Amino acid sequence: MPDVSNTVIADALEELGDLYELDGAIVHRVLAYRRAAQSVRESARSVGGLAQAGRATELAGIGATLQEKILALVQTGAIPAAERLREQFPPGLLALTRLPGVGAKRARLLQRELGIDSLQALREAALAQRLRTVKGLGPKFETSVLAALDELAAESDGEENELPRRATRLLLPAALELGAALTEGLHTQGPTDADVRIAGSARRGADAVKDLDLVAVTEHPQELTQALGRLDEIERVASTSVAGARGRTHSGVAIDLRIATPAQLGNLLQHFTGSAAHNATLRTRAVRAGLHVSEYGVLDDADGASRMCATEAEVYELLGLPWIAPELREDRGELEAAARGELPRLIELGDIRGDLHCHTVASDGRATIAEMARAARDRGYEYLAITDHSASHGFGNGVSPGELAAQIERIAELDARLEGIELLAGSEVNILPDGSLDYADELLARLDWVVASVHTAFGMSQERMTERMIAAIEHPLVDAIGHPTGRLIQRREPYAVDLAAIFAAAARTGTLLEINGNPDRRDLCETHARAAAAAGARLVIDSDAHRTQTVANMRWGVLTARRAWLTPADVANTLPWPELARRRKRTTPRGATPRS
DNA sequence: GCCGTTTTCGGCCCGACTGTTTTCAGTCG
Repeated sequence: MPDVSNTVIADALEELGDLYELDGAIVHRVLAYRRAAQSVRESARSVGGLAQAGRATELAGIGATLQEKILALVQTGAIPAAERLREQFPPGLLALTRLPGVGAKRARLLQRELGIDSLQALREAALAQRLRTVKGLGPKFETSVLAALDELAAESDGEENELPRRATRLLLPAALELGAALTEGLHTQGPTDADVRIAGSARRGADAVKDLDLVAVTEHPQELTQALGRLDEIERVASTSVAGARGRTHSGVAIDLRIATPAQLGNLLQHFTGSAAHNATLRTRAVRAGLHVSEYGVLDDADGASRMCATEAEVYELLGLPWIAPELREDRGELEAAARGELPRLIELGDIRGDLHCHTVASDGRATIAEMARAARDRGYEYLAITDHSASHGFGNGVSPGELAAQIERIAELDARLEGIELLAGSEVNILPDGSLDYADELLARLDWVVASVHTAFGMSQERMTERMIAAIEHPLVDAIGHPTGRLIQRREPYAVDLAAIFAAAARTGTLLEINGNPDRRDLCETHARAAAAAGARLVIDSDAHRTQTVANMRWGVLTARRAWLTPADVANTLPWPELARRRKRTTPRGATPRS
């Protein structure tokens, strides 16, 4: 039976939802497909495997019908309904719906009335002024369609792709940096009473954001939207009203600024922090209690009064809930947990006592051991493990066995001289394709800390990759597995590996799994990290810093951990080094790995 | 198509903006 990855299943369900939408299905049915696709994409278990066992319905949003369709996809390579609909609605028609201002209904209308089923045909019809002959469409629609087509062509280097690639998102650090610049600009150039905050997925700490949502309260909304247009970063402001403005930066990032009165800051922040799914579930719960939540207030059916909230906590309190951290607001059970009073005490950056993965000039880093040590000490850490790449890293920047022995001496010398931080000798050792490590055990045994990572041969089969990684997990001297899936956000998919088996092996052996804080990685990702902890594995959050500045990347790893619902007890490097050292599996009797 | 402290059937959040309309449909977040 061929492996069908969760990504492939999720894409198929999303496509099927799109096709049903073109077919005129009610919106709830279409949304059901999109929710199911999301659920599959986020699952750490193999959904194909679950479907074969008849258990895909264990996932949220998957019922008997979708279990059957996923099974068909796994067993035959296709979903019959999708095959049928694809003949009716060619890919070019789906491409139309990716244009701003064109949804499923208009795409279908264009196909039915004018026979348009591609971007090319749409452009020709718009130029010939034929779109306006359709009832409900007019000259302005033609203009906006041509503008959208031009923009698309410019973005894809002049090629009019039938299926435009998804616009690239902004990685979180860049999004927050842009958000900080814009809020500061609005505070200096806008009305003096303005209070501007970052909302949306950037506030939730997502890996990457599609656009930047800002919320503001002021008694002078016009002055604020005018100030937005004057900011250096802003290329244009498309539409403005007292409720806000929309624009884009010179770098092409869409900016959504929403404005209300100071008494409504809580409602506004809550609404525009999202996620859409969190809000939808929140509001459905509220309706059952006779309450209607919007960005302007909470309307109570009982007295017809709308209550404004200056803080988010007041919004949640009106619904009988404690405040929920933005990182949790993804509709992954947080509302149910809040209602039961069982929200986790999320880990914070201040809980981290040390960093167990960084590089120096000995391999591909840019700073010396002493410089990295001072940077870690300045951040208030109690310990730092120096973990340069092992011998076979390649590019001539690996550390040979002889060099590692010398490095251990250097680290010991510096540790003896340096006050305020404990330096640990470590290595990020390669997991070779056969699952072995590229230092001898005698050398590894001299190290305080060993991170084992996959850096080569990403393309092997899931079965072999799983065996390879489990071999490393079972190695008695491996303390942690670095960036366990190898993904690079928006650039490289995770390699094929059976994560459930990895988590089980890590839990069984007491091997830690890393949340790598490099903002391009954040690996494990939030849903995988959560599943790992649920499977009984413990985690470690590392910066993987290659220079002194990126020691601060711990921040992104902590955000991922928070989005994974992790508490300090789930994360090993919240412990002081002596206690963590005692808990390394090499110093712990088999099967007695303690969980805090 | 999913789901259940109203329910195994009948619901399934809330509002803004745009362009086309004389009151609304479609799209978007």
